[in-house]
Amino acid sequence: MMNFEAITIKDIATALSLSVSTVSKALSDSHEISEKTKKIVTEYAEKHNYRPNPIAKSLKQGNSKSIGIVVSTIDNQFFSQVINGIESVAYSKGYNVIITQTHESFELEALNIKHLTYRSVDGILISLSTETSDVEHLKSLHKKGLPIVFFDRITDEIDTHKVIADNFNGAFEGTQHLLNSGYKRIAHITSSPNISITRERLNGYAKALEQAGIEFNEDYVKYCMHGGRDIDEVKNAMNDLLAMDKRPDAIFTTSDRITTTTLLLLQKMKIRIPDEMALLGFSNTQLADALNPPLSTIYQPGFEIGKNAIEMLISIIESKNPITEFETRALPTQLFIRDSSSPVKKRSS
Amino acid sequence: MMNFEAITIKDIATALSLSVSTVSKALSDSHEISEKTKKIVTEYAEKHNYRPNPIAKSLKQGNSKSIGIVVSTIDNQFFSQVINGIESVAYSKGYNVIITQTHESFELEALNIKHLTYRSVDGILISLSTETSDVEHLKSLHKKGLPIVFFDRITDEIDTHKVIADNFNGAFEGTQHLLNSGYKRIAHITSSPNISITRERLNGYAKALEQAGIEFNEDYVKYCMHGGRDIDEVKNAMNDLLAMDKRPDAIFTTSDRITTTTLLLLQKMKIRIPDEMALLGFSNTQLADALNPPLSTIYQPGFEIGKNAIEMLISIIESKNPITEFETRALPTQLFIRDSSSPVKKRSS
DNA sequence: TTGTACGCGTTATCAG
DNA sequence: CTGATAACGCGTACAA
Repeated sequence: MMNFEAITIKDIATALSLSVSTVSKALSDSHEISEKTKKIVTEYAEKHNYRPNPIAKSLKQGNSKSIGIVVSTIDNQFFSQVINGIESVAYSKGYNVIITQTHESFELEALNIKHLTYRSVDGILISLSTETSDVEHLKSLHKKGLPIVFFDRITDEIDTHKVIADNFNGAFEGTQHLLNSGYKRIAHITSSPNISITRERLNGYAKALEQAGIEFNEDYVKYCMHGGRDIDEVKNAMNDLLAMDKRPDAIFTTSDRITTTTLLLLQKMKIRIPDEMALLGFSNTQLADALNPPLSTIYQPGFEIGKNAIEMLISIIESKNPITEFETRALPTQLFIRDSSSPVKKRSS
Repeated sequence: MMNFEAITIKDIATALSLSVSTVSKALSDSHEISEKTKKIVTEYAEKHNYRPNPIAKSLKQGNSKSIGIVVSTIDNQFFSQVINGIESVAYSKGYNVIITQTHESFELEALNIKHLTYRSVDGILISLSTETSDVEHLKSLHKKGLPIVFFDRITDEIDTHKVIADNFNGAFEGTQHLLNSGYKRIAHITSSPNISITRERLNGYAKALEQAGIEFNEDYVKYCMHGGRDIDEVKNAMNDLLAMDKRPDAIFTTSDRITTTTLLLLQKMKIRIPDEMALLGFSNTQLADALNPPLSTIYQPGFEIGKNAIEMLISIIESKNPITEFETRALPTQLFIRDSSSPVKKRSS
């Protein structure tokens, strides 16, 4: 039924005593081939399950119909949702997807990008690692014409399309919710300030405080340089916060991992949520559902981010004329409130 | 520094006034080339950052140095761990990895496999979908010589290497733990009986009951045909169980999703774990850590499964002589006990 | 309307 | 030791 040992155009040509080019043209429905021959050829091809060899095609056409993805880890709900979104579009447009992981290492990021270009991908979708502050390696590739779209963790040093969650608004609304619920001393445990999402979220948090007339307190902001992968980072942050004179009455966390780790620590310390300490975190896992009601969460539209990113990338790849206008899309997040006695509410920002 | 517009062997040849073949041989360190020319060529190549075009190489050598992966969803801790394991080996051996998802659909599975073969992968790593009972499409490919390694959800209709978690023992030990803790009426919420892991786990569960002299009760076993993706499936199972005359005092669940969903439902119903109802589940998420101590979990060695599977696949691909002996590896699971007052214990099965 | 010839970048074979 | 030539499968000028 299906063919592993594939047949080639040549096979069809000899079998039908035609020339290779005639067959090739017939298969691509060229107008310079008679309907009769077309029919014979396509029928034979169909019957013998002919598929053009994508490798030969690539070599000939100078493209590989494959695109590279660079994320920190796929072992992360947000990124796997993004990847689902990417694939949903990519496959339907005949593109292949190669996924690579940086594990938050700058070195691995550079290496992956190198490998992807050696594999001659037609374009790259990338979310920068926490360690990355220098984007020269990407800049030079971009200058040489490699289509790149950034998502989630972006840089403003390169002019191209970008897709992010609306982190500023998400953080703003989330913090505002805590403030409206009566919390005054809101701490913020976040990732490396290297990455854009950290800054965007910090700004949203600060803006909400400012608007409520509460002074921004540097000591309430704790950075986890490894994004919470290292449990001790979060533990230290927590200990610092709990030892403060003006101990916070709420914690706003970023990233799935920091959120779950903070939750775990609070539970281990037998600190009741949200009575003793409210918890609000960015999270894309079902965790929050399972734990209903202690913490509120901010959900990022991973799937949509992926879809938008790949669509933009393909439009760059396939556009004949160079693109001059680049767009940065910020997709709305969703706030799920679970720390009040009211039933779960759902708002979109 | 890095080159996107790659230079070719031809470029080197003309630049050094050598022939293409000489350069090619020099680069592959052939013994029929003088050390002097080798040095000149490699130095020039190095300096101009020459990389062989993998597409041309593939066309010539008839392989693609890429392997296909088929899983249900990457949005699943277990599978992303497997993929991490696969990648850790694949990239170091110069292989590329193409990940596809079935979303538990037979149709999508067949389609993905088709696409992978069209993309001329050198081999396939696959974990069957819950819907799959017919493996003819794989059988014919395997007969035609496509290297295949099964992992996790396997079939015994095809003779090749297979890698699984030791589901039988994992389920056996887990059930035994519940029995030893004094639970007598242990229910089992599991996935589709189509897939191997369901049967293996059911057997381990039944064996533990038998050994404890407890009769196997068909009514205590509930199947979720969609693997818990559909929350109503789990809800129905739970309702059935709770309505029974001899209501179970413990539930043994399989798969991350069923476990978390069951947990969620128990919490919503305000049923205390483990006092009113003990919960034991296969789980690879951090969920269990965060929820310490209500439920015990059985952890599957995803990373190792991935590593073993890809190593076997590469050995098939690269072996000159056809392989006659095929192996099925069952890697030990880990039981994490959290439903007793004793500190978290860790045993390996 | 069909066929011929060439090139994509690489390696392998054979000749010099 | 080095170079010319063919071939992998496909597409496309150009010729017939």
